[in-house]
Amino acid sequence: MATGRTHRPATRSRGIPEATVARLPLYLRALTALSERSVPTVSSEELAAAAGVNSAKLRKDFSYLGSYGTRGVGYDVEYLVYQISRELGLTQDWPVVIVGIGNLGAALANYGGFASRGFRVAALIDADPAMAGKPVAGIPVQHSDDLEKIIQDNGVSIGVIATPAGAAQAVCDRLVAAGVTSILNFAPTVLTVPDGVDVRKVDLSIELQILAFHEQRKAGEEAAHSDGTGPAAVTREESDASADQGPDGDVPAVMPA
Amino acid sequence: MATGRTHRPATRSRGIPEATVARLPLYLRALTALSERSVPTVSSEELAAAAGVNSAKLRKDFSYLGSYGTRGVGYDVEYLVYQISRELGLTQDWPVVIVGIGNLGAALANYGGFASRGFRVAALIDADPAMAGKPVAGIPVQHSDDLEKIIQDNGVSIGVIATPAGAAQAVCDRLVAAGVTSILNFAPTVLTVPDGVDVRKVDLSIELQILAFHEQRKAGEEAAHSDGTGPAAVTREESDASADQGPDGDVPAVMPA
DNA sequence: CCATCTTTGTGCACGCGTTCACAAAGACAT
DNA sequence: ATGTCTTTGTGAACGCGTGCACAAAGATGG
Repeated sequence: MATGRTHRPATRSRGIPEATVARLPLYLRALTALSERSVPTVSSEELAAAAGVNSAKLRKDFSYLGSYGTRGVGYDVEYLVYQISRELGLTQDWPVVIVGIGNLGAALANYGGFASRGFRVAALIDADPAMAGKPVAGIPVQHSDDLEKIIQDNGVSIGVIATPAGAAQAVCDRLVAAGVTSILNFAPTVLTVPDGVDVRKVDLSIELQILAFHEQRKAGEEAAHSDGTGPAAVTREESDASADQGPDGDVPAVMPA
Repeated sequence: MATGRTHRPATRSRGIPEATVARLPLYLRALTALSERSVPTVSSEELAAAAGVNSAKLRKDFSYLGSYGTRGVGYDVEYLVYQISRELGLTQDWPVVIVGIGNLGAALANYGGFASRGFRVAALIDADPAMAGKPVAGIPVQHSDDLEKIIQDNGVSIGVIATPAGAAQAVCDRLVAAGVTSILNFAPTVLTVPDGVDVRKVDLSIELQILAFHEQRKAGEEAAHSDGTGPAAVTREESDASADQGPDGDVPAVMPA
């Protein structure tokens, strides 16, 4: 998973465990697919398979929301879609601003999955004056000088940061000061925020490194009981591994340099 | 966190807990920054603050790697950078292919943070014949017909999927059959893979939904002991929340529709 | 060489998350 | 109405992850 929550000591918000909340969107997606195929009901076993989780876990997750199933039958798909949507707050309209309209910011702005989930791109903001007014995904980019006004005028409470790492904390501070209380951070930096503000981060670089770890382990085990030539084992010189790597990416894990 | 591992029942690979592995890249980033500032040593307290974690947790994490610190002094920055890099397998060269060169795929291809971590974009692959030969980030896009040959010729073991959801499983199957054993999935689908293959997923839509949940909770609590007007509480009609949402995004959470 | 001070490395306890296994609940047939 | 069969909802056990608190280790100064 390319995510990792920052802060928040796993507070059980209103009785629903954090781990369960993180899986609800997964269930919702599977249920939406079933709904489109006009499937009326689904068992915990089937739905769990579709979502890629253990069926007991799924049942326990749902039990935190209430008793929405029928024993001997399963769950009503439409009803469950509604209940989960409501629980996640997707029956509300959530205006979102994206700050930093580089390659990634543009990709995010173009994402069509926002609207269908109650998320609406209220504004695109960039620090580059040359970008101002230029439409991206049909929305004109606004200059960051107007950040506070944009947040307040649109009642934005969720901000997406897709700026270079160097600018992220400053942008974050301004977003928070202007009233944003939830932040999705794509910049490769640890953001510091006051209590009451949620930060989630997405970092491709970290995900790849985790994969590399397991990949190395697999190659090592394989080499242990066969020959030693790994798949692409062009081992780099080991003694200067730390010396030759450039500055830590100053841009989000997904932006061009 | 925009990430979530799929599969893998938290196997303690070679004694290093999964949770620790997930934090190593974080430490590495903080250490690299210190290294650039020519800081020779750092205490667990300082480094923990920079990485945004508890210092006891950091020390315990490092203890799984070995005793690399000096009591009364701290950790040697350069040495630790090297040890973590080696542990994560970043002293190797990891050729990576990106499949699906849409808006997101292009953003990934342009990401400069690859090379500095031992990752090298070996090829860009897309199913659209019109894309073939067109250079993206200086690398010519190749047609997916040649996928297997590209994987094998380059000894690729890590694949990135940035295709629409509908194509993801098929692409995944072909990647795995061709020898890929680690996959980073940006498509909003649950991928099924054989044992021995690692999948990590990045899903913006899920991250936003998790933020929305907490945001709603915060607004609710606030309303409970003040007035009822939330920040942007334009509540949508509740009865048809499930009916009016379009088909589940058939494209990665970050691609244009 | 000894005392003091700093910082690591870790034993221990606690809590969350996962999974098993089963009793309770309801559908359905007769 | 009664019995059977399916599937939910959950009690309980277990294991992992976290954080406290402290002993061990080493640096530093006299």
